[in-house]
Amino acid sequence: MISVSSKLPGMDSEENVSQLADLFSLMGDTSRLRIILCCLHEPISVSDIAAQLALSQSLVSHHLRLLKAARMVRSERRGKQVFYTAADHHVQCVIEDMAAHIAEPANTEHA
Amino acid sequence: MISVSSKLPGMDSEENVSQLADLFSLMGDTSRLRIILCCLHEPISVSDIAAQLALSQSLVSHHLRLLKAARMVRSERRGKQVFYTAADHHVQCVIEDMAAHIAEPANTEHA
DNA sequence: CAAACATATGAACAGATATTTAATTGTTTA
DNA sequence: TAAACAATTAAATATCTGTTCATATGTTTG
Repeated sequence: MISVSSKLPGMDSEENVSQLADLFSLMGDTSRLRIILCCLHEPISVSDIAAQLALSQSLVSHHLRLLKAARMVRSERRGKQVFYTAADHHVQCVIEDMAAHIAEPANTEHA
Repeated sequence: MISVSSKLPGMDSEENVSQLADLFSLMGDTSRLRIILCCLHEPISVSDIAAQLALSQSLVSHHLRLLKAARMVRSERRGKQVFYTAADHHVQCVIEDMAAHIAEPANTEHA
């Protein structure tokens, strides 16, 4: 577990913050976030993602490469096709937490 | 609670995904993420953030405006200074979840 | 082996955005 | 009220990045 507290020096080094930011940045694009959502529940092929999201195969592949490099998705080849899955449950947790933030009423004192 | 499952139609509408992506995008910038980290534990003034992170006051203010618009931080004026705090605990949760993802060993099957 | 299918990669373009500089607004105090 | 301090805002620039188009790699099947 990587501590997030800026009170623990050594943790939250330049490098850790950069890593975190890179991951958030990946999820910060609508297409990529949709792709991640597609991969949450079960393995899905590149072409199916593309069809489902109405994005070009090329674009989906580009995005998947980034997501895979960040270990947010895993790939598994089955014949001609390659299936992708969300890498671990943390990915889903992050999304759910952020959704909870959106759902949070506007004027809450330190909810 | 906003469902994240793409199996629940209506939820995960275009709009919800966009909202999520916008928030992640905000956290996807190193400067902004550092600023958020500064605001996690206790209220801190703009100038203190700027000093602590070695960023210009102007830049910090720009970022804070975006973060505030997204309700990720709150502002409170005390005399000449304006203090900012992270808006709710979800912000911290999201960061911790993502940090956990980084800490996750590379080759885990559906951890 | 060639053709067809599925995915990946590279280069180029267009639009977005983080940062800087300069000027402005707001608050206190002398 | 003027001067000093703190924060915000606006405009401009330079960088980054999402997307497209074209091409290449890999896999199956005739």
